[in-house]
Amino acid sequence: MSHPSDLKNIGLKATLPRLKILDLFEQSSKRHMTAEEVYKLLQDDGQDIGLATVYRVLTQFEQAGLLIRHHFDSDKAVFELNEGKHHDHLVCLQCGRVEEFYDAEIEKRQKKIAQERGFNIHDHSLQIYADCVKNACPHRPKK
Amino acid sequence: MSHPSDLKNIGLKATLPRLKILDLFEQSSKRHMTAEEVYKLLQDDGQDIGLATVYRVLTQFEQAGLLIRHHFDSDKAVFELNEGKHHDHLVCLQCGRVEEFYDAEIEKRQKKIAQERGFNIHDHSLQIYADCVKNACPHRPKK
DNA sequence: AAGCGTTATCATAACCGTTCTCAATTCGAT
DNA sequence: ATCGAATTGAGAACGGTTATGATAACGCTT
Repeated sequence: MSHPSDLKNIGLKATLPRLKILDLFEQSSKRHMTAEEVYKLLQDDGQDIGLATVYRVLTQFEQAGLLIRHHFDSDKAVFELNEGKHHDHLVCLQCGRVEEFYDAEIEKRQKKIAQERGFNIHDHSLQIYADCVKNACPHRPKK
Repeated sequence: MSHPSDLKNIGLKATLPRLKILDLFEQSSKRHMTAEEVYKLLQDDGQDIGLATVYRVLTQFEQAGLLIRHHFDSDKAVFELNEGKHHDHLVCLQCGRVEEFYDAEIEKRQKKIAQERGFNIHDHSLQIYADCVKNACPHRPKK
């Protein structure tokens, strides 16, 4: 259960909706969630929290650095808990499952590329889109 | 000037809107354009082509492999001519300028990562977001 | 614990990029 | 030139997200 001070520390009042949403990210088996999914999960849990509030809180958490917003391939944003360890994503095109990876060499070369061209790198976004054929992809071709 | 056969070869009738749009990508100094930008440029050129048509044609061209659609950071899609050479993008956060790059090592490591995890790689999307401080960025801090 | 200014919430309307609809037009094989 | 099929254009519809405005909760200060 997340603690009110988690929110106060980042300058947000510890309200029920915010605590519930933070909880959700800390407890849920789903690491990457859309606003809609968060909203539905809260409803299933009996929490009467409006969709607008979900969006607002997700944005606040993003600004506070608690969450990271990704776009992947679809038009919906997905959010994940920011645990401070940067990583990129491998997204299954069949089932939408997301695996995280980190490759120091790729990171290094990105820095080098930006530097060589006189760019001041802020950030990057790397997704690999693939089929998780050897894994437990529920949409794997049935043979 | 693009030739009607360019379109017929990919199974599309050689209509005026399609020819004009293809032209635009082949002639314009801007390599990456949103649907809106394409629409405006056509208007400036006196072409009375509806926004819906622009969207439709861009999608058709994408499906035919003539154009590539990117999403970068904003919510608007941008299109560029597909010249067959895969590359990734370096996007200036200040002025929106886009530079292209290709790094064989990065490509190689992505393949390796997907393979190691039993994924069948289809595709990837890599953008570096940065400020083009040393270049001619019109939004560069004024000192 | 009461009062009060601030901040958060809810429901709903607005927004914006994109896609759909459908009557009117254009294309191109005959 | 003709005719059927494909395409177009204007505007409505759509879907995710954000803004609005009225109400409620918070947390000081007394």
